[in-house]
Amino acid sequence: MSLQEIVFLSVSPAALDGSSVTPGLKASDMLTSALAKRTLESTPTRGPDSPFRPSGAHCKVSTKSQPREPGGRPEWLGHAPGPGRDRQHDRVPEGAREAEEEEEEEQEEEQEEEEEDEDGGPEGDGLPRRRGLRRRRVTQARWDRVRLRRMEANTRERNRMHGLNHALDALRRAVPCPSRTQKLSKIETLRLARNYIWALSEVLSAGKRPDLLAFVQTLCRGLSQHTASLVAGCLQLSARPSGPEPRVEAAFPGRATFDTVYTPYRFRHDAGTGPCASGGHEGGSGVSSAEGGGRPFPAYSAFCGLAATYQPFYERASPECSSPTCDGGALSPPLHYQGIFSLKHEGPSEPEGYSDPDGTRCRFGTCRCAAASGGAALRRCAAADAHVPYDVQLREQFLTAQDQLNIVQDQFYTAFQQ
DNA sequence: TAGGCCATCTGGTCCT
DNA sequence: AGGACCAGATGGCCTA
Repeated sequence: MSLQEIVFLSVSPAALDGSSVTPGLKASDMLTSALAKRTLESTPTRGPDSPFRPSGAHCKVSTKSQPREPGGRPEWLGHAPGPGRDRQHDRVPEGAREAEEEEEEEQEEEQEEEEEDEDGGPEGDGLPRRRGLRRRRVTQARWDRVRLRRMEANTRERNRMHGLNHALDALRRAVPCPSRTQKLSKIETLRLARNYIWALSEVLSAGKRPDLLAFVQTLCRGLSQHTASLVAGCLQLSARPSGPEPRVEAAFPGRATFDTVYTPYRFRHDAGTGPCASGGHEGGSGVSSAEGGGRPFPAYSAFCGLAATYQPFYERASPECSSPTCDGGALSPPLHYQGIFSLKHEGPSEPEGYSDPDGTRCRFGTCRCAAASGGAALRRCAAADAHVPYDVQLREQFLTAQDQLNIVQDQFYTAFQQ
């Protein structure tokens, strides 16, 4: 097929006026559909040479239910399409073509029925034709429609999965491990998100100052060792001295250790003004926030602000994430704080590209919670709406932060080595 | 090279 | 009837 034909088939009049263009349908999908219509009859529909197999690395042919003939049409679809059939009616309006196909199909069926009657049976073996349920002939037109529906369903399914993956990407950016170099797997993302919700909920419900080690441990419950190490690395705690994750100094060269722990991701948009922006870390604000990469981490920062006003806590049990009970959702984190706050995401359902009018990102409502709680630090948290970066505020609250960090790191080493 | 992860295809089921 | 959703199957890619 020439390029001109492809373009012609892709940009049909219906597509131009938008009447039959599926929102979100990529050009490649339209092209695939067009190719399907165009090549239904003259080429194999299965196997490695099939034009229905979309280009790319991930092209699979299922043999789940029915055995497939390599390079040919499946047996269950009936006889193979005849070669050389005129396909000019592809350009006929859809309704007219459908009617034409129906008529053609009926005629074919009638003809086949007559032939069978003359032969004495479908197989032409001279025996009387069987009564009762008779397998309906799969005609060319019907097979075409089946194929077309199948391809459309494939496209929808593909788009659906893409949407699911986009949502998962948004979730990845919301959890405290927004690494690009080592993307969390789907299952690990879900687990980490669950742990994260739990940990934040614990902070809010306990009303006490959280212990960073406990917080990280909660985050890492049920995660693979690799992911736990990654999370710890993102929080600037080296899970293992020999682990692959960069240590604090490597991740944020030149930045104070305390800052990197308590404010893992910058919460302002003055890209390039701080050491974080030049560190090459995924959390740096050198990347456009609208693009989604390099998101700051407001929830955690706000959590730190909230935490600063309270005493150590975490006597309560954390989710045993490795247990089926937890995986099954039997445990549920506390969702409300003083009847005001809910961890449920507020505002637009899709956090993608969302930002407050002043550009400050606040996706989880933690700021609102902080404002409602009345504490000084919480009010300062709410002051993020006034362009005050969290890390600047929080720094005042941890006078011996470096010492504390050293203790926490030691605890973390010990915990992971056990 | 085995195993994990992923994208895709596919048929079945349910819902509108 | 058609779309959404689901789960199984499959093969490619990547890493330990």
